[in-house]
Amino acid sequence: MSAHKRFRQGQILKLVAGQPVANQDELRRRLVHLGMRVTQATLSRDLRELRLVKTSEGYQPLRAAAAVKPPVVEETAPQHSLARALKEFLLDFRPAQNMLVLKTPPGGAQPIAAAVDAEHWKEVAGTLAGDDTILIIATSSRARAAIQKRMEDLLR
Amino acid sequence: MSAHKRFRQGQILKLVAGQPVANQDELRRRLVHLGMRVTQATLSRDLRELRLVKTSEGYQPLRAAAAVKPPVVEETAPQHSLARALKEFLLDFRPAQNMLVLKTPPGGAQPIAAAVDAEHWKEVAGTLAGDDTILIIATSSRARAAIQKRMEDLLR
DNA sequence: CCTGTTGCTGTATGATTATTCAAGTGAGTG
DNA sequence: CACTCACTTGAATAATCATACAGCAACAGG
Repeated sequence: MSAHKRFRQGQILKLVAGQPVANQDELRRRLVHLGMRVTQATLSRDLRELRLVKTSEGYQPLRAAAAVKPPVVEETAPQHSLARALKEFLLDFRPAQNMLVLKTPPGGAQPIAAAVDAEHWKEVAGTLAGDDTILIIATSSRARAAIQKRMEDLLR
Repeated sequence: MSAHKRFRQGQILKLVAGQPVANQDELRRRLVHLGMRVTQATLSRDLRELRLVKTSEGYQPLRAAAAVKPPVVEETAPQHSLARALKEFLLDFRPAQNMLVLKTPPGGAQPIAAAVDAEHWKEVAGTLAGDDTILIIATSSRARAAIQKRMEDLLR
């Protein structure tokens, strides 16, 4: 699956989750506004791959967003779940003002993000994880530094 | 609703619950075998009334939630889409410099992000949404405060 | 018995979606 | 490089679905 196609399908999910989209041509026009120019034929294929079905209230996922939702990570960790996740997956670490960008091997982002969330650190405003990158948003640069230090300690 | 029509719709439900039915014409042919002769146009109407949607595996009922949806008779003033999305999904709210991190239940992030995008607020540089977290990036901390205020107002 | 109203349906046709075919692209291989 | 293979896409077209309109039946009120 090309990055281009993956991105387009992500935009489609976002669009149909918001205002109802009446048909594929309307969807096509909305994508044009986002700078993506594809034909109705491609959208027909995308919608089938995304398992979106047409209803009188727009396109909807057939069975509870199963195809949309990222895999849920089991929370079996007894104690230092984050420490283990970091040791297992963390490749790189980049501070950026009040943010921290973490790199992992493919598939490693969700486990680390889940572990960070589970810590409920007050300095963490939130996390966003894709496949191999995690963005941790701290409440301030100072808070980011504190988080960073704590994670470095966990890696020892 | 005539008894005739009610009976036919009952047969339709039974048919589609069994073997998958590819399209309305196939459904029409199966009804002929049961002694009911109607046209494709009537089936189009029946399927909509029964809230069956077409999938690659035949016609299926849409999940219960959608079936309970209020009848579209009333055409009331559409409440602000963002306001609706926020009231329905928003769990938490965290400012972080020029960013705003929103938390939702699983699956709630995309609808809110879409609604925020639709506002086209000039203070919003962009949004990023995962499954239960949205990151709104504002053009400045001041802009973030303005956005935050506006969203808080919408929640009233 | 009229007359108006409502619900259901078929016909014809317009609107929407799916598919066929060919071309382009990029990864992997010898 | 030359080749193959898998994947993606657009154009054209086929297939499918939705709807405007009109007819008909049932029914209610006068």
